[in-house]
Amino acid sequence: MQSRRWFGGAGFSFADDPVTETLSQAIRGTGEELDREPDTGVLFGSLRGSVVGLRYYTGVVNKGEMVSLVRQPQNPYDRNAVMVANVYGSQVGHIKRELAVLLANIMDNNLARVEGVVPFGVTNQFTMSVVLSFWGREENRDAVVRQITSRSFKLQSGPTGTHTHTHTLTQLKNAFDNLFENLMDDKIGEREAVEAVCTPLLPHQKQALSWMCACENNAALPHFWEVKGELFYNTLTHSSVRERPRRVRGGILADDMGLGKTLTTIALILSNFHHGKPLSSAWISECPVSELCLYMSLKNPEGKCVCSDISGACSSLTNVDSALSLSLSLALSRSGKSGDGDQAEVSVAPAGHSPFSPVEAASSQSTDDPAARATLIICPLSVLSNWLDQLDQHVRADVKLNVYLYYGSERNRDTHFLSSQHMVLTTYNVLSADYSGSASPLHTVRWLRVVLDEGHIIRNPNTQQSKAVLKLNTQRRWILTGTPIQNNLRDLWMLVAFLRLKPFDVREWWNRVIQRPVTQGDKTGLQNLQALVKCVTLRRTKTSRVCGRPLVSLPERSVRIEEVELTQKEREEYELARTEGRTTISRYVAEGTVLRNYADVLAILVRLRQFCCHPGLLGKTTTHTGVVAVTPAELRERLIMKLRLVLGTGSDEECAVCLDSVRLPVITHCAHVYCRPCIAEVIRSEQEQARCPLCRGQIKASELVEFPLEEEEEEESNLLENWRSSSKVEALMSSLLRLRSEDDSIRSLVVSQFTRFLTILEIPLREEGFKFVRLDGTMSQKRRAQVIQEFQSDAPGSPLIMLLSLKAGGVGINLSAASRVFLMDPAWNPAAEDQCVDRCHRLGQKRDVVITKFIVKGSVEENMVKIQRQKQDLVEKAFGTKNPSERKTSRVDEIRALMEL
DNA sequence: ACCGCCGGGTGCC
DNA sequence: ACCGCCGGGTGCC
Repeated sequence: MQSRRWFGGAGFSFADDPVTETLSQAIRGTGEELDREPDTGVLFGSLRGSVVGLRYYTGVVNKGEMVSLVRQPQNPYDRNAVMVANVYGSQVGHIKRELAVLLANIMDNNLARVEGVVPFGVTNQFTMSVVLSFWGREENRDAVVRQITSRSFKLQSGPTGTHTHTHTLTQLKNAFDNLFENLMDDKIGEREAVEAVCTPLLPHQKQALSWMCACENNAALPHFWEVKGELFYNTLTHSSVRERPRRVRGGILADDMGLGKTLTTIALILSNFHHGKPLSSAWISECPVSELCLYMSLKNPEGKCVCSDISGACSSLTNVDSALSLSLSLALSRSGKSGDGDQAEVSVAPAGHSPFSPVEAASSQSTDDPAARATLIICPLSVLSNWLDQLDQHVRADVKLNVYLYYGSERNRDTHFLSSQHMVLTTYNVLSADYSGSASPLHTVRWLRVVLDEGHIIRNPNTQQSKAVLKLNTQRRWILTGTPIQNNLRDLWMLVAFLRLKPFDVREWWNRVIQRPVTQGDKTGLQNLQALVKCVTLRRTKTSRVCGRPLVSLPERSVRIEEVELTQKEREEYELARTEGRTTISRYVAEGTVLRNYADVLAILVRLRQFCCHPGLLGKTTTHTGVVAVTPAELRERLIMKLRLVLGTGSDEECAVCLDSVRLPVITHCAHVYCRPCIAEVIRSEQEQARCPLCRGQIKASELVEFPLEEEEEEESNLLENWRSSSKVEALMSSLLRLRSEDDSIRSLVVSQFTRFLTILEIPLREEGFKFVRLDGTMSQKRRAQVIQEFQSDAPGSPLIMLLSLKAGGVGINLSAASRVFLMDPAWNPAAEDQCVDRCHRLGQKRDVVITKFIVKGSVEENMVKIQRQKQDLVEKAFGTKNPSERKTSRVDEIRALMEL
């Protein structure tokens, strides 16, 4: 599976290689000052200095130990003070005064990052040597050298570390791509779920459960640590600590979607439910089912529906059927009964299957708060209802489990109440909203376990969500993701930080020990990374095999491309637009301003792609592209209009700050689109100097232009009255009609990136009497759940067709009722297409899945496909190593290839 | 004796 | 610190 983020995976990435991530990232890559913590850079050289004040340090310093240098501008004795800290940040000593002046200067002016390695360890009680190396951007080299020599220090050139074998970029890329593959250790056993789980686990789920329990209870030393005498020694940083380093209690469950991560996690929570004690039969309540699970189960102690206002969960829960069968006492009470389980007998897990004893192992971790018992599940809103459904489905009806949905304005913020639950479910948004306020309840509770569902959501450490997640207080930590990060090493850090994989949860150690070595092709760096990932991750794909047998058997899936010929009239219109676009773009190419005018370029490309689908997609705003704007204000206005056009089609844009789909989009005066909260944060933190993350143009809060999300609608009648078909519409309709005549039980997904195209398609579908539903990004959570349920239902008269916008709803939606997929327009990002297809090609699919891609012959669509193919062959473009100017060139080349210039 | 020299006290920043 | 530095004690050899 791929997990890259694209600049509008639905439409606007010009690249499709694992290297150049997105257009926005590529452009961002040209201005490295954007990286607040640049993790790359060149080595300027190193010099020997001395560390004083060692007498105040009680620890040991080893030969070769890595230390970090911390500026202390507030130091009362010297405002230039530079502290030397060990791997955990504890003070080892200080840089001697004269040298500190120099370092302070370099560090405060951001001329270089300074790293320390202790060459001999401690030789006496008072001082020791340290080798300082200076890393930074090439253009700062002179300034750094000048600083150093002017203070009569001497910079030794060249790398100080030993040379290790380096990989070629291809080897590196392959190794990195495989980071998350084959992580299944055959040695892990199987573990049965406790009886409270009423769904029998599949073998691979039992393995996952066994592995997860082992991860939570294993008291062995974490990787890279060894016992050395009285101390614990880290083999990577060469540091020793007195206190036993704790193993991560948790990990990353990165199974492909559809393999049952939710079920396995539920089984984990119930099995090893508290303090190492599984949920036993004592937990199966004496309360009659009827008392537990009627409507009241949806209410909080004040008697209000806990999920009344927005929740998509509500749609499934307020449904009487599911409420009746819901066996969970959601937020029932805070009365003492809930404590019973603490005294419950250890039971259920069949002896012999599990290689460890949960109780003993867990209790050996002495610093845990024994009172912690609640598991906090954080997920995107779109899958909240899935958790509730799954609990409903998989937990035995007579088990009394306190599950609280922490969502909505009426949510109960009482921390004692929350702590007393068995499970609390919430969303990333609620978490970060709480976090930004004062005294966040979720951050006050001492959790037993925190589970991040769709954990790749927090791959960017700069977002509020990520910061909020890192601050949670919990003993055990899990990340569930079906799309582990593949292409960007930096994304991995966030996962490592959440898991508190010491010392890599601190950026500097991650950068020095893992990220920089790996990106520079260092073999040991890569080995270390592989080991690191391997010891915390379990990943199986749909094609994984256990003992030669497939994990799960899925029906076949085949793709066929159907070429569409334009009619004479369509061809003429298309060619006109194409010629116009070429003129404009070739001018930009000649001027070398393609990237500066990219809003314009995007608009031209999207227009051509719309022509390929249906002329009705173009909207009325588009007039001409050839006219040269006179004033800068006019130019800006025009660019803004174009972006409105682009966004208005329903295409998905990526915010360059959070790397997610834009929410609450705003447009800067330089015509770049961001989430309002994201860009507001940039402006707040950079104040007057705030610059556009994409083009480095000045930005001001007052100049942000709102983007109106919905405007159209009225024109559906307009479309109907002046109805005109298109070649692509006809191609689809004839396929659908043929299919219906052959087998009217087959259901289809009709997928487009352009929501308006979906609207257009409704007309002929209605005309031909097809029953269909529609799912797109503008729909409320509640409505989505309804639509999915309707489509999945096998009741007579349920819809045969679902109109689906490419990225609607994100991952995790189950559309297994469909076995045909029609991809109406090519996406820049094949991963987005794959994900879309995966919604029906998943567990539960009974038929072979046939995917049809419509491509207009002799059009930009063909070129898109061609470029994608070419890129897949260009393996040597390994991640992150390409320099920005090369990237820019290839980007421009792609645009030229698309326009045949 | 407004110096040099000796030796004890002292010590990160 | 088996140093350097400071400041008090001391004073031909």
